[in-house]
Amino acid sequence: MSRSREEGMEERIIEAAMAVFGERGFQATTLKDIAAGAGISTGSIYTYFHDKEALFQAAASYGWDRFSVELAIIADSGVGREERIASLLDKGFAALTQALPLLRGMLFDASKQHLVEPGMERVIAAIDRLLSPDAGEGEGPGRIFGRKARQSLIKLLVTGIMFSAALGDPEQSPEALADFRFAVISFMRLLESSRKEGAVLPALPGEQGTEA
Amino acid sequence: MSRSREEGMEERIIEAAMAVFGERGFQATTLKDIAAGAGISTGSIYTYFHDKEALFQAAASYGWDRFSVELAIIADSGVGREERIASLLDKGFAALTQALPLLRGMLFDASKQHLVEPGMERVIAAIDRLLSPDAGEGEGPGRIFGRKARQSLIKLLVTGIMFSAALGDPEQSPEALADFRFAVISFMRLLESSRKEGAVLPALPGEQGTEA
Amino acid sequence: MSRSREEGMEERIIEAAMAVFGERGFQATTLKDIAAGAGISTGSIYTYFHDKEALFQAAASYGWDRFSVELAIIADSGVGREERIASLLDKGFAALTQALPLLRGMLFDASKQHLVEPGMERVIAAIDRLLSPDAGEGEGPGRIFGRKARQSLIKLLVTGIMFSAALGDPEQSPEALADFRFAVISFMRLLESSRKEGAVLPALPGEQGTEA
Amino acid sequence: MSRSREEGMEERIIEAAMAVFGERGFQATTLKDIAAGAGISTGSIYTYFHDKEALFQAAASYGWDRFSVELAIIADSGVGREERIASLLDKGFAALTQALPLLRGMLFDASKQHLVEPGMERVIAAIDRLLSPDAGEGEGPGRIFGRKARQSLIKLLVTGIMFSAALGDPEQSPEALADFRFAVISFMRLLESSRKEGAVLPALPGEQGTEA
DNA sequence: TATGAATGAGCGTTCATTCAT
DNA sequence: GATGAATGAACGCTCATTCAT
Repeated sequence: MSRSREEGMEERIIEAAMAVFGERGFQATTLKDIAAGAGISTGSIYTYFHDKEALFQAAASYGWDRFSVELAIIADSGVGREERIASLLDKGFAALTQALPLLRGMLFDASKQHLVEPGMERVIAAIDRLLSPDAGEGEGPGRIFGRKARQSLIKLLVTGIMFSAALGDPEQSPEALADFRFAVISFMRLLESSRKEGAVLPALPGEQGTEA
Repeated sequence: MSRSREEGMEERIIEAAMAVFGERGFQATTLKDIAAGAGISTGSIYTYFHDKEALFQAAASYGWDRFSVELAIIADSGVGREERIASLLDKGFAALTQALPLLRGMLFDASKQHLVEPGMERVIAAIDRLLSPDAGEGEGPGRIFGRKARQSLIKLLVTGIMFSAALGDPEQSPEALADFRFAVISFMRLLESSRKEGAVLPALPGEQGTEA
Repeated sequence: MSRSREEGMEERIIEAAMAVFGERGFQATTLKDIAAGAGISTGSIYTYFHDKEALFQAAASYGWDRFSVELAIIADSGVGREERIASLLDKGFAALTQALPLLRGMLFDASKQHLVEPGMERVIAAIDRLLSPDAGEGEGPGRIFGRKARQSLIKLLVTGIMFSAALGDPEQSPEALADFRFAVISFMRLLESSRKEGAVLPALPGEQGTEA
Repeated sequence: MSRSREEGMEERIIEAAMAVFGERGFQATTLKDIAAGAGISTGSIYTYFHDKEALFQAAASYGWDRFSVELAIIADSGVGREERIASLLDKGFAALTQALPLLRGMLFDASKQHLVEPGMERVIAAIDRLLSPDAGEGEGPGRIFGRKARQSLIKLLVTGIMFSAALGDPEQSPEALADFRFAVISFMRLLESSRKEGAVLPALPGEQGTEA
């Protein structure tokens, strides 16, 4: 019983922490602010978290896990390839828009503390599943994309989108996100085109032996 | 005469600042550390820079301008398309490798202070020039890529590469960079393929009206 | 419960502040000194006062309000004109003697921050009440003193006494105060004399039209 | 020769010091400001003055001596008692108006350092000479004023005027000075009246034995 | 002598953390 | 467990003073 009260409290603190960290970033946030947000005293935070850093990690993991799981679910849901892609584009960017306030304040410090990687891999894997050619198809020599290159590209694009969005002028984020969305669609069309035509392209300069 | 204002002092402080900021980030860096690194007293920093923020901006601009100009020059140099692409890939990633220690500590704060944008645009423009289809070719309706989408994609990839590199485990950065390099090559091959074949692709779901 | 906010702590800090400010003045006083005087840590001061200036104002107001109210009460107390004047002279200078240590260090800065004016006006008004001629008497044309001139004179004398006392050699302040006291008595006798005789005096040179 | 250049420089520094100290006060004034005002380097100040305090004392004495001598001369000049009083009132307040900017910034610190006393005594003596009854007249027992009481009153009024003026709102100083002037005139009329009539007044309460 | 860059002690202030209640 | 007053180390910054030139 006391345990359940504890857990509720922990979550309350985390929610308050996300709100304040998200708005101000790690350094500019004071525990007093978070305590006020959670409706408790500063000292009480130490009952649930060892120190400010631990609280930040808990909040960042909590928020980022939620976000990345949501993205993964989105990428995996829907029947039929096209419907799933449509779903990822629509709901993914919607989720990103929602998460933006948090990303602005927490993405950098969370990244530095390697709290982002697990969720990032989950997201990449989900998107990769969505984009990967059907089994048995086109995996022979001469394919433009190996799995690894595709995954790297996905990672770069996802990373690029998140940081660009987190850094951009809040006033302009809808436009910026629309641009990114359009860029991603173009990228996907390119991918689809090459997939459907099984295109085999000549080597580019500087390309020797870069994939093991 | 006074102790002559050493010509190199400002630069010496900037070098020390880059070293410490790069290692610790803005907040965690103390002026005492920088002064020690430059072999001077804390107060002397204020002879050359108005405050900590100004020093950071000077250091960030110094490093980032150098880096982005270098990238732009690389992208623009070389005769023939292929040679230029090869040069960008080889020298660009080499430059990135060199810049990594700085990026790790300064990219985030520099980005937040909008010190990165001008250089970023310079780099995007240079790469765009490199990748843009030859004049008069393939700009008709049905082209997979408009200029804007291509530039957005470049921005996302460059941003993704820089932040991924800055955040990754320093021990593993050579491997990570090699992966990114390979991903970029794949992306370029894809682009080249679509460019050469003038492919026209069917619309993807969720694509309506995203580019004016 | 927390370490209970000691009721007397704020006052304790103010007392310590008055002691140190009084001895050294605003600028030369460090919060470390005050904290030591109050037997607390520097940081604790900020639990009770927003900053050094706020603490100074609190201390100055505390002391000066007490002093000016005391003076006003003295001036107003006693039955009969003569008794009240005697009371003001005796107790007023006694109060001044007590306040001297504070005045030495705080009068200047407090004056600059306009913390002295309200109390000063209170004191002037009280003395003015004491010295003003009885109703209906001597207010016709030819009176030596208008209300305004009398109040100005009172202000100049009170100001002169306080600053002279605050600036004088502490060793000699009893003698100096006795001199001032005698001067004030002489001034009052002069005033009484003119009051009782309803003297009308010829204009002095340079006197034209100075009172509206 | 080098001596004369030195002396000119010393005066130049003092003039600059008065300007800056007068505007900002001792603490808020930096030697850099003074050096800039004098058109020399900060280090050079130390060729002529031992430290900041010494420079302040030099500047305060220089300014205050000039002012107090001017006042004394004014008080002593003119033929005939009335003309001299008129001169003191007119030119004295004019001199005060001129000196106000300096007084605002320097009076307090100068007073604390006892730089004001000698000049003050010179001024008091001069005014006293002006106001004292002609030799052989009215010095017997029963005179309202002894010399000492008169001098004390003069001191209190002069001190009161200077500090009130220095502390008052600069915007309103003309009005304030006019009030003080009128108060002084009233006071003098009072004095004249008692002088001419040789008034003898009854003792006030609390008056016993205050003048040796 | 003159210069002004270099010095570095010292300040006010913040805030994560502790702990008496 | 909960509280929040108390703590005190640590920071950025200033500026009188020094001294190499």
